[in-house]
Amino acid sequence: MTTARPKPRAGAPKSGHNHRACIATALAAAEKLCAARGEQLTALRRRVLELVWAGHKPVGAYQILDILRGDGRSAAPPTVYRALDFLLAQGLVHRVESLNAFIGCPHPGETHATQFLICSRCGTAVELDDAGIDKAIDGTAARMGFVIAARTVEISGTCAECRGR
Amino acid sequence: MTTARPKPRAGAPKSGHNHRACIATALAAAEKLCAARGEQLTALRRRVLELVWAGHKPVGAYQILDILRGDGRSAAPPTVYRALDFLLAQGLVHRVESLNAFIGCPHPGETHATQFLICSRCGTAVELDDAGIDKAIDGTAARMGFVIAARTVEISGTCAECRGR
DNA sequence: GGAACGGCGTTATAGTATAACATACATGAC
DNA sequence: GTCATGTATGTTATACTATAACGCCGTTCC
Ligand SMILES: [Zn+2]
Ligand SMILES: [Zn+2]
Ligand SMILES: [Zn+2]
Ligand SMILES: [Zn+2]
Repeated sequence: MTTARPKPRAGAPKSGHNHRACIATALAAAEKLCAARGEQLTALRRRVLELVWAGHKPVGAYQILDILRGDGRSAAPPTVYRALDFLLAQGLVHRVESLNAFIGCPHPGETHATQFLICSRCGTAVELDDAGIDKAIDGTAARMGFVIAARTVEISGTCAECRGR
Repeated sequence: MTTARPKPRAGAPKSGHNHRACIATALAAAEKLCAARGEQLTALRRRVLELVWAGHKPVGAYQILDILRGDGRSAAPPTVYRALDFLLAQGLVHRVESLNAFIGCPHPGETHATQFLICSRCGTAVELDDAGIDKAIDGTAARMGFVIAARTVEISGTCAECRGR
């Protein structure tokens, strides 16, 4: 029962937004995607995805682990890393290399470019889908005879909201 | 006594190149830069820089540590991390986030864009200085009202040489 | 039933990075 | 001269991140 609303493809989350809706949308999309692929979004995996979506800030594996333990559930590092590996493989979350942390993908199942703007003041990371940046990278890589397998584009700085203050 | 030769700003190192020259050039440039800035390129820092330049592959802090210990020198993790922190602050090395490793900068002291093409087959990382990529990122960040402080652009894939095989 | 598989529990360990305190030495003030 | 200061390094301990290896359990398929 998700409300129909346009997905922000590169919008910063409004500070006053209803984040429950973000979570609900993400979980519903994950259920749908896994069902379509014949993959099992188990209770554990679903819970980990929910925790990754706790906010719009990248979350560390051990933060997730602490919360799982708080749930009363038995959990150890492999518990959370295995769930994260699954979610990464399904494209439901991304890994933020420069923070050793994970964040939910706002448009899983769709082909998209992936860049992050990471605010070092408030911790928010916004996923961009900027084809122009990828294109610039493609061109240079091609000129070097380099075949791209994966891209990491993570820009840190100060977001508009924090700058306003 | 460095040989005068053009610095490759974005060229992959030739497989048969004289790497001793790369190291010598890098060390000479570091000496010069530190002298100009009144910073101390101590024997330890110089040695760590030399080790980072052992090849054109990013090097892990604990690899460096092992070699330092092999030197007969007393060394612990802070030994190498402090040296690396200094070299990073001086712009003599870069950190490769996606590998948790470090690589020498081929043109320290010059303002430059920094992107890496990382071959997952041979491990070589080439530093690019592509203003076009940075420009694409600048434009998008500006549109989002985001003020950039640092950029991480790391592309992994297969280099031309490995692809040829 | 039994083999094969996937998901998860559990224990141990590997790999990366920093905190905190001690020592050594150079420089400049007095 | 010696005292205070600052910087580099030594040393010990610990925190943080990630994976290896083994075992259990439930489902599916024969
Ligand atoms: Zn995404
Ligand atoms: Zn912010
Ligand atoms: Zn550089
Ligand atoms: Zn290669």
